[in-house]
Amino acid sequence: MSVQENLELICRGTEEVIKLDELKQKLDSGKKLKIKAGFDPTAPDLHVGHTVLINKMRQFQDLGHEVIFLIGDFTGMIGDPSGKSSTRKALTREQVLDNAKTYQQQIYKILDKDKTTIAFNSQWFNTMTAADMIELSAQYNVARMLERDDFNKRYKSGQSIAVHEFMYPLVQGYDSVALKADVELGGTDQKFNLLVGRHLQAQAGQEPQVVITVPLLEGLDGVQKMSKSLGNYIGIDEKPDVMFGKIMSISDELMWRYFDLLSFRSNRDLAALKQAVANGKNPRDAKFELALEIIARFHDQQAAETALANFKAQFQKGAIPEDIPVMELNAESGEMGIAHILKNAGLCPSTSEAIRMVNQGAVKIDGEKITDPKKMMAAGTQGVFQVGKRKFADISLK
RNA sequence: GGAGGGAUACCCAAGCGGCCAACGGGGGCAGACUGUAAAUCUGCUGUUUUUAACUUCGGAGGUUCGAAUCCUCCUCCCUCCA
Repeated sequence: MSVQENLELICRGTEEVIKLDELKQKLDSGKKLKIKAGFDPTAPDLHVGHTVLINKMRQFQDLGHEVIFLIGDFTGMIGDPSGKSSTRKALTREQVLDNAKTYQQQIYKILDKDKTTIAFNSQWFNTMTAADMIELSAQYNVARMLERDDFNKRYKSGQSIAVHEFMYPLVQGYDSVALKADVELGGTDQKFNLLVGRHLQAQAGQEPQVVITVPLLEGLDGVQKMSKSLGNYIGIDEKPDVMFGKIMSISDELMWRYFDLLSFRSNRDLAALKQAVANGKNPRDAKFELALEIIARFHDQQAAETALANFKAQFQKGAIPEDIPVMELNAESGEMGIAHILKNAGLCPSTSEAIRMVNQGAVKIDGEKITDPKKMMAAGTQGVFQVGKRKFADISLK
């Protein structure tokens, strides 16, 4: 690949590159670059939205550069000001190491272990004296600190800003000095901090790092950012079949976004795929390809193929999935109403809801639609109960 | 400190003594159509022992045969004056 192609790949899906010229120069130089990205030492529970950044790191790796996975164990003690309720509990050394281990398990599904350096910023901060710290804080001034968006808002509206919050960008920025980073990657919310890194490096006589920010990935709804609490996420530990279903449920528009940010396919490849769809290829099949790639990454190729086969069997032929919960319910009076069965099996949150589902024709037993919400099932009955398209349970009444 | 306005189900928002489990919109769920896409159409969207009952309209009391609706006190939010 030419430098130009490398550049286009790196820029794909990014929010901002500061500055593009510098990045080009660095790539041109042929030098092995140090790519830095910092992570909180809090317990990682990653979803694919988080992997956008890690994917970017991987792309650099593929181009032969050194990737530094920096765990902010020291920074974690300060607490990022972006969180409004800034009470973040201090982590013990053990917790940090534990979390670091979990991180590694997860990121090596994407990153090449041999080309990844793990670093902790306590390494250089623990040995810093108070005098060193004060000297560091002399490298920046309050006026510029107040340019940071959230500081600015809080300052103007008279909300409190604790002095130590000013230290966060400085500490993070100093990491770049300590590492002599050539490039730092981060989310858009990190832009200010990343820029402080540039400033501190320049002060230290280093060539300032290139700052690349990546956007927050939209969740399955295509509108709000992906997050566990909104329930619109794809967790990287989820089962292949679940992942497959979730990916298939996204809109076509969002699919291209996901391709840009989650796929390692080349720009040329993606352009060709887009062209094919424009020429009549079923977008569903393009989505299959996306799902296969993502699942293969977090599980393996075999699992991805199986998930595809299962998906086809279940949704295109209406088969019952294999991996469904099996349970026994106790019918004390010798029989149980359908609504209670559904509720007790956890297929519906309440009996009222279960009745509604039956009335709406959403309930099937062994593929047979149930229409009577008062239907009684005798003890000894066994069958696969289904609510809607995706909730199944194999239930036997005792 | 003074004067007003507000708090209604996941969110927005009607209702201002009985016809209110509470209009409408959003969201969500289900059905139809599809490609588990979008768009569209339809239905549902408090709970339960479901032709009925029970709990819900910021909180606590009160008036009334009957209150989300009226009265009293309390909490929180907003606007204006000082």
